[in-house]
Amino acid sequence: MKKNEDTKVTKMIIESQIKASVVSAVKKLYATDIAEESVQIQLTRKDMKGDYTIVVFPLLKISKKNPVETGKELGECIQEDCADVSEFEVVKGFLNLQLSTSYWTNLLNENVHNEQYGITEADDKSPLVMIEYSSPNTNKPLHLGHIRNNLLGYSLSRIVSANGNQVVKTNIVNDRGIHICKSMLAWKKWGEGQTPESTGKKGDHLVGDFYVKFDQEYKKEQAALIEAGQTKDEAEANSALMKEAREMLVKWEAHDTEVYGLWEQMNQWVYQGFDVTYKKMGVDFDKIYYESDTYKVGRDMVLEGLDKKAFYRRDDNSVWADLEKDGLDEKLLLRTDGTSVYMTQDIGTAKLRYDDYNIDKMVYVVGNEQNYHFKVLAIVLDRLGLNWGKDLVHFSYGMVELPEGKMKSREGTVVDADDLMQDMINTARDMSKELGKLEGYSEEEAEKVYEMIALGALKYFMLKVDPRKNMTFDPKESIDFNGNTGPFIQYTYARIQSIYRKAKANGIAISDKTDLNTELSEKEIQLMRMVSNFPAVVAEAGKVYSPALIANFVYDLAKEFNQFYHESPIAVEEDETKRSMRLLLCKSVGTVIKNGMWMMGVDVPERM
RNA sequence: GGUCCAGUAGCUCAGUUGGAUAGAGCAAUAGCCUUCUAAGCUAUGGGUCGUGGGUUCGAAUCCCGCCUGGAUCACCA
Repeated sequence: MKKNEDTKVTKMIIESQIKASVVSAVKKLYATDIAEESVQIQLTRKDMKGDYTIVVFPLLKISKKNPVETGKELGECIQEDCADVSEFEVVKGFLNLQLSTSYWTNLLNENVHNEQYGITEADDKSPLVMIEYSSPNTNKPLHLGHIRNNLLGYSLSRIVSANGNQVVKTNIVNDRGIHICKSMLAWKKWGEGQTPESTGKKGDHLVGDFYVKFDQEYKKEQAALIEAGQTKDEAEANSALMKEAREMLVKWEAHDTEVYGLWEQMNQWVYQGFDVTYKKMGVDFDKIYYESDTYKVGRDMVLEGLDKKAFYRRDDNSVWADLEKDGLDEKLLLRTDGTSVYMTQDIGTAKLRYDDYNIDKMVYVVGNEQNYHFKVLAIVLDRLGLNWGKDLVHFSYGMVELPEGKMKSREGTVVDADDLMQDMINTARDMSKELGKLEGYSEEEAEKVYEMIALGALKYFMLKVDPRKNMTFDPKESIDFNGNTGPFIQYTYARIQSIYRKAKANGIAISDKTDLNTELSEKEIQLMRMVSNFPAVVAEAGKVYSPALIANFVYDLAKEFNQFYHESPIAVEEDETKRSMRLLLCKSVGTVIKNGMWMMGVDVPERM
């Protein structure tokens, strides 16, 4: 952590040094004071020579000279002023400054041995951020949409923690309601006592099958009723199945022994199934809440709010929040019969969390179809006096769509999470065996790598896209392992490890530091620039909550590294000074890849 | 209808607070393995940045109108 801060400081120092230098140059040349913040400094484009670029256009009014001339004058001043600036070049209205090679080698020496480079660790006093994600219903297995949610939530928790926060990962399980009763009723009627053990099925899949069964039977019943002359509305109202399901819900709320027992048993099956899926996905939680525990707390909270006049009761006995002052509608919080709605349980969950933890920031990872819900929740929690309420973050992500549109369970187009992961592992295994990369590994070791690659591909695929946008997933086209993919990045990491193994095998000593005067190629400097920029990317990703920034950055770095790898000998370089520098540069790139991938919840292999 | 979000290469996506010639990957074509891993590298082709205005030294980016797609506005969750 110490070293990491040093690096950040070094980097910031050069930026602000340059800015300050621009300010004093302007004063010296044109006798005008400008604010340091107004200096437009940016990283120089990749295809241009230089490290930092000053945009001179805004200064033309002051210099009263043309862009090139102004740039030249400024460049000369800055070069004189800043020891680290070795050269400059003016292209159109852009002043490109180049830093000395010793600046870069020095920076490399500073961070190369820091395994935690880019990660700021939290302590007891760091802000506590609670991140809710996953939030499944217990009536069916997880699908592609849940995968995006889980991967985003998990990655986010790592990114937030890498920014020096304490993080509590949490999950709210929607384990009650009419949808659960449908599965239960179908199992009771047609299940013939089936269990995960008797069928060999994962519990969540078994329960999901009965949810589907209910729907099928319900449709049959509806068709029969309509056949018998009823209208659609009448048929729906007269559904015996739906009636039975509703009765079951009432019994459940009354803690009827039989219904409650069945509910507990079927939920157990589902949880056991979920555990397997979560484990395979590589996600976990620090604290799990259950809606069956929270919905009553929510009801009490609403009633309390009623006493405090935060809400009001209508003549029909229902309870509402009037949000017109906040530019929204009125929102129902308790039904006429006093039962809870979706919002109510979220209030209860919030209250329990508030009691359990000293939360500074609450982040909800929930799809963008609930944007309105969270707008309302923020206001309602605030009215109830929860201090983080109005500042809650709804991390609103887009849908995963199929090429033909949304996934529909009725049309059987839902992509199952377990199936998808297994398919990818199989593909990774086939491909790896074909390439013969893991010879010498035991079956067990190799299998670990197959999983790592498969999950790496899946995770990177989901995380590289801007989370706010909808994304398309084509189940017919399997996720790539080449190009802009997780395996490409993992491969780059494995390559670096391979170089080190080779160096070791050949008895090449790796020095601790790079000679400050080592000559550097453009590619090498570019890699150092990117490495030095990593902490800034992590900070930005934490600020705007975007794993995609990390993903794209790590990909660019890996791509750059592979180009370097192809054009330069590393462990086999004859010149000892260069060889050391390159080996250290490799190490440094490897660390950034590893830590960046860690922030996406992706592991990296030693070989692949 | 109100509100919100999105529209960039054939496809999937990048594009920092407005900056230089709008970038990757996939797909196509042509090359590179007796040299540190070819899950790699190089080269070629591919664009009225949905559309019309505006703001200015400069707009994919900011503002307004329109078109298209999606979400939401439940005593559903």
